[in-house]
Amino acid sequence: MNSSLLDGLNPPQLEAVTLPDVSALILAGAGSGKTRVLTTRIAYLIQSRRVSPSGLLAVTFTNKAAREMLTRLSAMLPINTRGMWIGTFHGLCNRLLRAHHREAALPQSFQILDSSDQLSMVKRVMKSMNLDDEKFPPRQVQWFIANNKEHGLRASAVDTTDDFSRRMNEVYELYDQQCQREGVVDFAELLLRAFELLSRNEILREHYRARFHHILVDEFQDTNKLQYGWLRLLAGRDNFVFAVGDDDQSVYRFRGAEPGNMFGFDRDFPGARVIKLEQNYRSHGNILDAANALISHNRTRLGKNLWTAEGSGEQLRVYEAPSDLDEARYIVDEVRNLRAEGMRSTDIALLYRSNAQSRVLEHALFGAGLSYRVYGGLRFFERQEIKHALAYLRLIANPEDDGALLRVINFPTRGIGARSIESLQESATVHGTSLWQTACSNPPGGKAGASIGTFVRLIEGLRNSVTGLPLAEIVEAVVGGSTLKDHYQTERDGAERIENLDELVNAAATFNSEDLYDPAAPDGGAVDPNDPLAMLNAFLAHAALEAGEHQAGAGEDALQLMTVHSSKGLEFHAVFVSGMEEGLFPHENSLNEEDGLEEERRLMYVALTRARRRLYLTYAQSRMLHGQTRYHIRSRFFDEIPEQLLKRVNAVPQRSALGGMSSFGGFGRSSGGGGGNSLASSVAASASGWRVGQNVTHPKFGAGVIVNAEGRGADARVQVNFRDAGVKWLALEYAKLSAA
DNA sequence: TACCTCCACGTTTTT
DNA sequence: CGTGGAGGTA
Repeated sequence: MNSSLLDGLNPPQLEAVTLPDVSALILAGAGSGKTRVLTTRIAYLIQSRRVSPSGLLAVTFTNKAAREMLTRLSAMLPINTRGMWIGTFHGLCNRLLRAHHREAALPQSFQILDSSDQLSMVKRVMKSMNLDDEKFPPRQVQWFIANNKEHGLRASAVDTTDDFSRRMNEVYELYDQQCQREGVVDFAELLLRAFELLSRNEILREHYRARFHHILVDEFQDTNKLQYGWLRLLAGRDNFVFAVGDDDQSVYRFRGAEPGNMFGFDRDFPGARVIKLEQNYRSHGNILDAANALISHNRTRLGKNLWTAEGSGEQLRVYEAPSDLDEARYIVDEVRNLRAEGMRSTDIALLYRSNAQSRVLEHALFGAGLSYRVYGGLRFFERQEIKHALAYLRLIANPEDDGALLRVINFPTRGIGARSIESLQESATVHGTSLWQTACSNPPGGKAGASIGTFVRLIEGLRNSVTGLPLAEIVEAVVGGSTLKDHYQTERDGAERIENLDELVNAAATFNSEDLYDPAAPDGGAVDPNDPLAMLNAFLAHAALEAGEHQAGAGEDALQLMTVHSSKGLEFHAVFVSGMEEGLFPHENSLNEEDGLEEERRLMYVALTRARRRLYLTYAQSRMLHGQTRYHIRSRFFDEIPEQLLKRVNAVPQRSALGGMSSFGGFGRSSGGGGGNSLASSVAASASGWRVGQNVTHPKFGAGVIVNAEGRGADARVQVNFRDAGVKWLALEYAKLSAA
C-alpha cells in the first residue's frame, strides 16, 4: 500500500514526500510534479505517519487547485476528505470567521464583497465625504485599502506621508467602519480579520496550533505579506510548513505577491530544508533549454535548472509577420496543419501578453471556422442579472447590507429615483441606521415614501415566504418574486439572462453542502445542510469566493486562447506565443517599474514552459494598437535564447536595427509561410539594414519614420514619413539617411 | 427614466 | 479601434 503511494517518484520527489517533521521549501520547477508531491505528501503523512486528516491544513491560491488536490487525494486514499481543511486562503479564513464570528466581531450572516462590490462601497463612502473623485480616483482608493490590508495595516497604522495618502486613509477608516456597520467584509478583510482573530485570541490560536501540525502551501511564490504572516502565526514554533513554489514563476508581484517570502524562508523557519525538483516531465529538451537560457538572465533567483530525460525534440519555430493580421493568418494556417496531423484543438494554446491581442486572433479563427474558447471573460457570478438576484438574497440574509439594498431598491425600476435614494441615505446618516431600517421606520414622505414602502413589503414578503425552505427553493422563490425574470422578458437580449437566472437556481440545487458539512468536525465551522439560513450564507459566500468558471461551453474540442498569466499551471501539446515584440512583451510599462523586466522575463518563462512538444514564437512588424498602426521591433527575449534552438520558419534574414548582427544571422533557409507584398517589403528593408518602423533622419527632410520599403540591392527604396516634410520615397543608394 | 452621444482610456488578475 | 462611463436631452 505504502510503496504504491511512493512508486514512481524520483529521488528528490521521494525525499520531499517522506521528509521527517521539519519545515521545508520545495523549489518545484515547471512540470516537475509539484501537485503530485504535495498531494502525495499529504497522503504519506496520513497513511505512514498516522497524522489525522484533521491535523492537516493545506492551502492553495485558487479554488481550482484546491479541488484538484482533493480529487487526487481521494483517489489515493480511502478517506473522507470532507473534514479536511483544504482550500484557498480566503476560503479557509471564511470558514474560520464563520466558526468564530462572535470572537471576530462579525454577525453570523456576514456577507463577502467582491471587487466590484468593494468599489461601489468605496464610491459610496467617498460621496458621503464629498471627496472629489477626479482627484481621488475610486479605483486607486480601492487599491490603497486592499494594499494596506494585505500588508496587515489598519487605517490607524498606516504611515501617511502626504496629504493625498492622508485623505485616502480617511476613506479607508470610514470604509472599514461602514463595512462593520453593514456586516460585510471584502476579500482582504477575510484574511486580515482572521489574522487579527488568531493574534489577539490566545485560546483560539493555541487551539488551532495544537490541531494543525502540518501546514502545506501551494504556489508559495504568490503569497502576499499577510498570507505569509497568517502562515507563520498558525505555525508558531512547533508546527511544520511544507511550502511548494517556484520563484521563477512569480508573475503576480503587481498584485501584492511577495516572492521574497521564499527568499526569507529559512530565516523565518530555522532548520528548514530546501529541496529542488528540477526534472521536468512535460517538455522536450529544446524547449527547456530555451526556458533555462532565458531565465538565467534574471539576477534575483534562487537558482534552478530544469532538465528532462526526453530527447531534444524540435526547435522553437519563430515567425516574423509583416503585420498582426499576417501573424494571425499564419497561426490559423499552422493550427490547420496541426489539426490535419491529428492534434486536438484543446491541446493547442494561443497565448498573448494582454487581452486586447485576442481580437485579431479571434477574428482570424472565426473567419476560418475554427472553434476556440477565450479564457478570462465575464464569470457566472459576476453577471449583472446574477449579482442582482444575489443582492435580493443577501438582503434577506442580512438586511443591514446597504450595498445589496442599493443594488436592487430600484431594479427592476419601481419609481424610486436618485432623489428618493438620496433622501433615504440622508435620513440613514442622521439616524445612524442602515438603509433598510430607515426605509422601514423613517421613510421619506410622499410618493417616494410610498414606493419605498412597496419595496419594503416586497422584501419582507419574500423573507417570510422562504423561511424554513431548502436553499434551492429559497433561490427559486426570490428569483421569481423579485420580478427580475419578468423584467428581462421585456429586454431585447434578456433571454440569455433568464437562462442564467434559471442556472442560478440549478446551482443552488446542486450546491454541495457535503463539502462543507462534517458532523465529526471538532470545531463549529461546519455548515448544517438542514439549517436553511446557514446554507444560504454558505451559498452566498461560495458565490463571492468562487465566481465560477469563466464561461460555459467547456468540454468541446476548441482552441485555448488566454493570456500568459492565465496559462500558468496549464500545459499543451503545442503553444503559440504571439506578439513577441518590444513594448508588448516585455510590456513597455514594465520597463519603468522596479524589477519590471525580470517579472516580464518570468512571464516569458511561464509561456515557454507551457509547451510539451511544439512551440511557436511569433511577432509582427506592424500592429494595430489603440486605433493606430505601431511599429515594434522583435522582443529582446529572442536574444536571450540560444540561436541553435530557434528555427525561423519564414526565413527573413535580418540584421538588427542597431546595426549589429542579430541572433538570426545564421538563418537563410527558405520555407513556407504566409505573407505577400508587405513581406517582400520587409525583406528588402531589413536586408539593407533598415526596417519598417525605424526612426531616421535625413539631411534635408529632418526626422521621420520608415513606413514601407520595396526592391532590393541597388533598387531598394524606403518610404519615410517625415515629421515636417510629409511622406516620401527615397532610394537607399542615394539618400543620405541615418538612424535616429 | 431611458436612451444617446461624446469622451477618455487602453498590462497582467484571484479571492 | 473598441469599450465603458458619464452627462445631457427627450
